[in-house]
Amino acid sequence: MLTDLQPTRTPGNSAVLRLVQVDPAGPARVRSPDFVGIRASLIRAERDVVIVAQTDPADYSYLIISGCVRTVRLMSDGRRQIGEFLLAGDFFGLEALDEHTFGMEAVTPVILRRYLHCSLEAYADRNSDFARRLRTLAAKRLRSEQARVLALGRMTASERIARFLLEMADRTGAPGCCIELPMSRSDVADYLGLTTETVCRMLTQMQREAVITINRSLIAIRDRSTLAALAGNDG
Amino acid sequence: MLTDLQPTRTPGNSAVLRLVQVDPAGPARVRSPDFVGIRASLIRAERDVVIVAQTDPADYSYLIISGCVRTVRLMSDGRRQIGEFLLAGDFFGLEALDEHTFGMEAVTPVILRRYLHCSLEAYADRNSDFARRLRTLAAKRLRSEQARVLALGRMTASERIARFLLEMADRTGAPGCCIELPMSRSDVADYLGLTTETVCRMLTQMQREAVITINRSLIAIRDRSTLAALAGNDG
DNA sequence: CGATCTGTTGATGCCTGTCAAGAGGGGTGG
DNA sequence: CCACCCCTCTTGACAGGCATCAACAGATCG
Repeated sequence: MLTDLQPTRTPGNSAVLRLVQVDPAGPARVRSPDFVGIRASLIRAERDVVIVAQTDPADYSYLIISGCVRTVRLMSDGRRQIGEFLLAGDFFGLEALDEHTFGMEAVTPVILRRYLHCSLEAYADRNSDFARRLRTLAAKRLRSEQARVLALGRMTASERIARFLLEMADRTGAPGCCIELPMSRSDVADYLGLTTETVCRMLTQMQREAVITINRSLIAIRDRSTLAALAGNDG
Repeated sequence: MLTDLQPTRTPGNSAVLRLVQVDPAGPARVRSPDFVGIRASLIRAERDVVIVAQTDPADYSYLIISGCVRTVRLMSDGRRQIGEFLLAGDFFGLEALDEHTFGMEAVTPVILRRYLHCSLEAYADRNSDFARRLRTLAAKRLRSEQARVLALGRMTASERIARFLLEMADRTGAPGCCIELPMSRSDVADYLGLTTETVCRMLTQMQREAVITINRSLIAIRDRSTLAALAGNDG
């Protein structure tokens, strides 16, 4: 079954979108080439679509095929924290026990592969290599979460921004040190525990100091060593 | 082999302590009753002893038998972030790939069991139930790290303190809502991304408002519902 | 009983949030 | 094709929460 998620704007200026299943009698399930032997559904979602709601039961895990996804936690008074940005090849759902604690939303149009949780578990039971891969994956996620705890707990705004730029440059592997940020400034802010305004200010300050060049969502790193120094090179 | 870690104060007022292996020809290895079939060494450490340094190779994982342990990340300029407080029954080392990113220090005198990493892996390969337990453990850790990212990124000082008190009350399972905090105020501060002074101020403020009663390391929760309200009950 | 360390409280300042307004781009409809 | 609208981004003024600096109290220990 191919599930196609369409944005459905709710009344008012709220950006909340709902899932819409399309083509319920569509093409048959595809085999995943990545997690061999595990059945998966292919899912497509437009920009800003909620793919997993914050308190959905955690029946599925997701592998991002293309595009960018954010994991989101919303507090009752509107404060928002973005857990991570997922790019092609990234995986979401390891932390799931009975239900998710973070939702998942499309930052750009995305294609992802959805795995039934229990089938991953069952496959890991039979295949210890795969089980090891899952453990390695979990270890990496834990380390990156720990790095974020350090950043959010003890780093200044400019340090967080610098680290974020270096992280994105590294992950997108862009040539010529030119990063295309798929997410908005407010996404970046909610990822780094800052406000949109502070993100803007730090970016323009770095531009004034000739460390980067900004052109809307395009950011060119002009002085990588200074940027690394700003990031504090403390892991 | 029983390894006994003794504090060894370095010159100056630095609190850095080094491991000292004692009794190298001590009693033979003991069998762990918790992780059946896996060999483990028993380790004892006094207060403030560094059990694992920040960049140690990650050959071992640890199970806390008794006492309290903190995981620590130190930046080059002295800023410190505590990753977590581990109590009896807690486990450390899942996030280890090649080397640790956080060190581990004794908050109180502790006894812990040390497992060779590769023997855990090998056991998980043979025993899928154990592999599942490891995955569940990793999932729980990931969720708690995510909760901390939310707290450090988007919560106020009083919210963090309130959450911390509730967390500790829950984990120590103390009767009568009286918590004995094993760690110092500055440990709490470095755990919550605050300063010692702010932790004190928030605690005394809660005492003025009759939410808690403070007596050095003893804290009694007098009004749990107000405390929960302060914590914002947003997961 | 002094030394030392942790905890507490006060005064002050700064970083970042809040509020506000304008700039710029892209889409849409006439 | 262009005017208009809407949304994101940016910049400025100001305020507030928490950090910093400083001093003192209380506990612990030799």
